[in-house]
Parts: sequence; C-alpha cells; structure tokens
Amino acid sequence: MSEKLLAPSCATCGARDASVFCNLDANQLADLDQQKSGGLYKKGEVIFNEGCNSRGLFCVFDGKVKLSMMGPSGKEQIVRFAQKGDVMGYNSMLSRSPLSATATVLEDAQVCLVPARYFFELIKKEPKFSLELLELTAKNWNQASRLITDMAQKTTKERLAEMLLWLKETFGLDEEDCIDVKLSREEIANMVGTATEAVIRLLSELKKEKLIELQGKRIRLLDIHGLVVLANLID
Amino acid sequence: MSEKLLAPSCATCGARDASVFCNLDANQLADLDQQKSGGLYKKGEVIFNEGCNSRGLFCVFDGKVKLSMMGPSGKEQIVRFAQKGDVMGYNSMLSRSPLSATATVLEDAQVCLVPARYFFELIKKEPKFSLELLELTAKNWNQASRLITDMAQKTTKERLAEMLLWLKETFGLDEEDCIDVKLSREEIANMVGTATEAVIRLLSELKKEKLIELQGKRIRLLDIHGLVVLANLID
DNA sequence: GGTAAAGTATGATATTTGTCATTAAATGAG
DNA sequence: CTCATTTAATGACAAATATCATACTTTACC
Repeated sequence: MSEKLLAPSCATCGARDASVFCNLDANQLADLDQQKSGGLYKKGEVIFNEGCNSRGLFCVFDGKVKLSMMGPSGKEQIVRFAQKGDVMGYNSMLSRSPLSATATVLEDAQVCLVPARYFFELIKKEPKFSLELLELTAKNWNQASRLITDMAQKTTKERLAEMLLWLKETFGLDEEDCIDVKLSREEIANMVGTATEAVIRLLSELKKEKLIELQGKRIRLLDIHGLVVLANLID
Repeated sequence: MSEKLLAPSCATCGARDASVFCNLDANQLADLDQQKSGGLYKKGEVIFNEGCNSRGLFCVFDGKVKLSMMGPSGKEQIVRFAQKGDVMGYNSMLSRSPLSATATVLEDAQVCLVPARYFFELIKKEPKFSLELLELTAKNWNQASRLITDMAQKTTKERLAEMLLWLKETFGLDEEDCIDVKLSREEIANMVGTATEAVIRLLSELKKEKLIELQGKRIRLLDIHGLVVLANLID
C-alpha cells in the first residue's frame, strides 16, 4: 500500500453521498478529514485479514474489493464486494470480534481508514451516524440470510446464474453488456461455492443456451430475463 | 394467539437481563411496560409472516420459536431460532423492508410486542438501546456470513453435525444429554438444506459411528468432540 | 519473442445427493 | 382402544457434482 492518496476531502468526496457518512454536517466532515488516513492499494493487495482485529472502518473511494472468508478446508468463499462508497471492517468492531473476512483488491483501489477510536466516538456522538450504520447492518444481514437459503437450496447452475446477476447489480455492465469486473473462473467458483471445473462447464452451458457470451474473462449478458428465470428468482 | 399473558412487568422480567433491553433504566422500563402488549402462542402458531410488514419488535419471554424463509421452490429454510430473551422482527423495520422470515412456534411461547412507533422512538431517544441493537445486528450478520460459507462448502454430513451442535448451543442438553428441542426430521433437513431422507440416513450413520443415539425425536449426543471434528469446526 | 506459469477447457470416473416407491412406526382424534 | 394420518426408515435408481487426468490457451516476465 502506498500512502499517496488522490482522494479529495470528505466534504467534497463523491463517494460519500451514498455512503454511511451522508448525514454528517460540515463540522463533522472537517473532523473526519482530520482523523482519517488514506491508502492506495494495488490489485491483489490485501487491505485487511480475517482473524485480525480491525484497525477501523475502511471506506472505499474507488476501485473494487472482494471480501472473502476461509472455508473449513481452506477454500475461499467470497461473501461480498465493496466499491465506491462502501465501507468495510466495521462489523468486527461493532460485534467486538476479530475480522470475519479478508479484503483483497480486485482493481486498484483508494481506501480511507477511519480509526477505531474515532469510529466509536462518532457512533456515540452522532445518533444519525449510528442510525445509518444500523440500517446498513440490518440490510446486510437481510441479504446474508437470503443467501443462506439460496446456497442451501439452489442447484449449482441456479446459483451461478444468480451470482452473474449479482455481479451485474454490483458492478454494472459496460458499453458492450459485459459484466464490469474481471474475475477468474476460480473466483466465480468461490462465490458459487463449487469447483472451478463446474463453473467452466456451466458457463459453457449458459453460452450454448444463448444466455451469455464468453471472451476470456469478459462475460456478456445476452438474456438477463432468461438468467433471472434460471436463477429461480421469479416463479 | 391468546391475549392472556403471564409475563411479569418489564422491570422484573427475567428474560430482559440478557436481552437488547438490558440497559434501560427504571423510567424507561415503566414506559416500555405501558407500550408493550403480549400474547400467548401455541405450538404451530405463526407469530409473523415473511413478506408482511412488521408490527414491531417481538421479544420472547418463554417458549421456542423457529425463524424460516421460503426457498425458491417453496421449501422452508430455517435460518434462526428464538427463545427466552431473544428479539425478532426488528430487522425488517430497520432495513425498511418486509419481514424476511416467518416466525413459527415450536413450543408454546409468550411473546411481547413493542409497537413499531415506540421502537423507533426508543432508538432515537436512547443511544444505549440503539447501540445494543447495533451490536446485536452486527453479531447476527457475522453469524449469517459464516453460515453462508458453511452451506456453500460443507458436505451434507458436515452440515448435519454442525446443526446438531448449533441446536445444542441454542437449546442445551437435558439431564440425559439429549438436545432440548423437538424437531421433525423434515425440520432438521430444512436447517441443513437437504432432503428429509438424507437426514434420516445420515442420522443413522452418526448413530452407527456412536456419535449420537436416537429415540424418536430425542437426539442424545454421545461424543460432542467427535461431532465437532466431523463438522469440520476445528482442523 | 520465447518460455514458464497460470488459467481455461474437456473427458472419464467415482461419489454424493435427490427422487420415487414402499413399508414400518409413531401420533392424534374420536 | 382403534383407525386414520403423519412421520420415519429403507431400498433402488437417476441426476448432479467432485475429483483426477490431460490438453490447450492466455498471460506475465525475462
């Protein structure tokens, strides 16, 4: 990680509007600016590690980050992504437990760090902030519960279709309708919870069924509705 | 549901000490007493239904409750249990979305209801309460993320062993080392995320391996450490 | 540009798990 | 108590998925 940071001040930070800091006033933002530090992380770098204590709340200014947990046999499980405006590492502080996931950079990222001490100060002093956090945490929990059900009950192919749609929601499509993030087949397998070979085979099937097109790591979505039906997201 | 309620006042409620209401002072508890209502629910009754709007926060005084979601093909997925001191239905209010799970009574339960309006008042007026809630929600999210990984990566047998241990943690063992809750094989299958037949077969295997004993719905844990190893909870 | 390394693709096979059918046992209502 | 209904157990089979082997392709790097 480099210390050089291109991020603007919190007051003018474009990532903040949609973030958990959206309700802070000018004074609070000036404070936050003083307290925060920032870092530039290259692809593949680890921002924080499962099992460690969190240094604070990490807020992504730009770039793409995956959050993954170690499975029981040492296999990675990707449980979430973070990008512009998303925060990470706070859950561990709130639940007073070690970090439950590792944050790894997928595309070069600028990430600010709000130190733990100031984070707790903010929570205590700013009810609006802690309410924002509460709402966010509740939503994350909701989403996680839904994912439990899907993981437990859906077939691998259904889950793969669902993950492609999740990636689309998270990172959007580029001008050629391709999912705007580059993941290896192995990483996709680590989202779906299956073997890499299975993902490769099932992607080929989806291609045969004209639902997607493949060009290396680029995945073009040809029939989103078809994927929605396949993923069993509607009846 | 009957309106008759045996629960004592909040101030003397034994279920409150370990609950999210543990930090309220005498005045606040008197207020809470005024606002809350209570109900007696019989086995099999539904306290609230997935998809509806939450009427408020439900706090279990006694009895046992399962929280389950509808899977994509109409199959139940049990995602959590609630008993003495546990609260339910608040996540929906926090995330401003319909209830994500259905609460069904496993053993006759007395459950208090704190109306939505007063719940939000409490959050706004009592930072200690919202902090408690934040911590609880963070823990629940943590646990859910861990479960995602387990569901995605563990074999059915590993998951079954894990669920038995989870039930032991949640409901404890009776004087004969039997898990202190009665669930059908189908309900266990709906925790594990598999077919009923698979659970029946795997329970027999665990019995052959001297890890458990079966007498109807009663499951005696003979070798907890063996189950921990099988569940892949240690390396 | 060439070479090693990593990632992708595909086939063969073994294992696990789901599904359907049937019987046995337990439970509950009258 | 007895019958009807639900739940549990077991077998047979089909389907899905993991694993191993191998070939091909792309990428990164000297």
